[in-house]
Amino acid sequence: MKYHHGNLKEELISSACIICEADGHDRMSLRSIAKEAKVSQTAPYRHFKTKESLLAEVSTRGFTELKEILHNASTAKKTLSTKDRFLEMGQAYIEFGLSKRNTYDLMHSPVIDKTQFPELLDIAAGTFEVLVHILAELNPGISDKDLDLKCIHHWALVHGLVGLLRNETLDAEASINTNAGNAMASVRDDLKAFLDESLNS
Amino acid sequence: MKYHHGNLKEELISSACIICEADGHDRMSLRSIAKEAKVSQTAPYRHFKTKESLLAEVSTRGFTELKEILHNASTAKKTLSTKDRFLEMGQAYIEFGLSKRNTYDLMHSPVIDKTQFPELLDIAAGTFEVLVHILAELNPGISDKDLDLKCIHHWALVHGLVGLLRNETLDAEASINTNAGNAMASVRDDLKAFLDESLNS
DNA sequence: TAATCATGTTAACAGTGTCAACATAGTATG
DNA sequence: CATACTATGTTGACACTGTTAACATGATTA
Repeated sequence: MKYHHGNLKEELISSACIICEADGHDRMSLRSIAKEAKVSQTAPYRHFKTKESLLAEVSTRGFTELKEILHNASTAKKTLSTKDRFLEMGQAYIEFGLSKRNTYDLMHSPVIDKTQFPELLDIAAGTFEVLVHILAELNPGISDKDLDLKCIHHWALVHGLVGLLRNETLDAEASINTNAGNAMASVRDDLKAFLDESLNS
Repeated sequence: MKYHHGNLKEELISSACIICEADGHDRMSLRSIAKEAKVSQTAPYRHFKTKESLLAEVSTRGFTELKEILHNASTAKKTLSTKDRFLEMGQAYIEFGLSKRNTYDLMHSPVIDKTQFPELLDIAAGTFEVLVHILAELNPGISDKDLDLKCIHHWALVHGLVGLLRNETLDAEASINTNAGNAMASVRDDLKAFLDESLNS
């Protein structure tokens, strides 16, 4: 058993990513992931100043993955129209929010003060950029201000939609008001149609 | 000094509300609020099975307040058109999300498993109802399904907007892409105009 | 008056993030 | 090559957390 691990930092981060997604960031302890890496409780402190900074790393990876997913969705299927690629993007965003639920929560959690982690701030802002680009393509000649207003509108919509789609509230609602439950299910079933509708209307 | 406090449960809840909003729910400890009430560390356990259930109470009060605010916004100024009252509501929702920031976070935080707190589930679903009612008034003859789809759309928009309006991301963005920062500021400055636009377009 | 029950207390447990002091080993410098 | 330095590990400790068990008090009710 060698004294120095050799690849501890990377192993801690990827462990943290897995545990965060599996259990939620609030159930992750530095001590448990240190134990998993067969290392003492305080070893992580040689690589991360605080627990928050490890979480910031996890969040950064989440944004990196999301950005890549969005970029792929908006460029992959070249035969599609710009508008359809935009819809693919919206769908991809929402699917990320639903499938990587706990990671998505961490990325938007106030436990991480993003202003203290410039790299995280950059990648999060970069994610916004992907949306800006395709909307610019979709609305030729639009003013910069209107473009940004459109971005804000659409980002708010998908981000809010993720929140609503997983909200237990509406499942309860479904038992009171079956319509709302049904409507939610129909949004879930055909995300693209819903996004399309909200793009036109 | 009497042995029995007399009004402990209520005092704990209102303390918790204050601390949650001031420091964020993750920085609130049962022990500290017990101390504040000049009571032993374990006294709260006579009134709340777990910390989570106290937080659920705080969340419930948040939804109660929000529901009241929305209801007032949609009924107070009777001279306004239905549409304008709808816009008032959207503005009120967003202002609540911005001013009661930490409480708003708690209300949407996954640390509380809403399914275990029926009362919380009810009031949260009831908040949705307020939106359903005014949208029904605004769209006479609309089908139930389309009504609910509209609700989802608008709730997602304002909920997402709250997230974006306080996101440090866009402040960082502002330094890279001044337009986005300006656009965000303009949304903030004239919320109603933005909501109006997004209602029509 | 006596028994019951809601509501307090103290003591303790296992777990947490974090720090200070010390140990080891690989790297750079004389 | 020896020596100092630096990066990276360990142990031990502190103050704090949620939570439980066992006991104390006092109000309510039989």
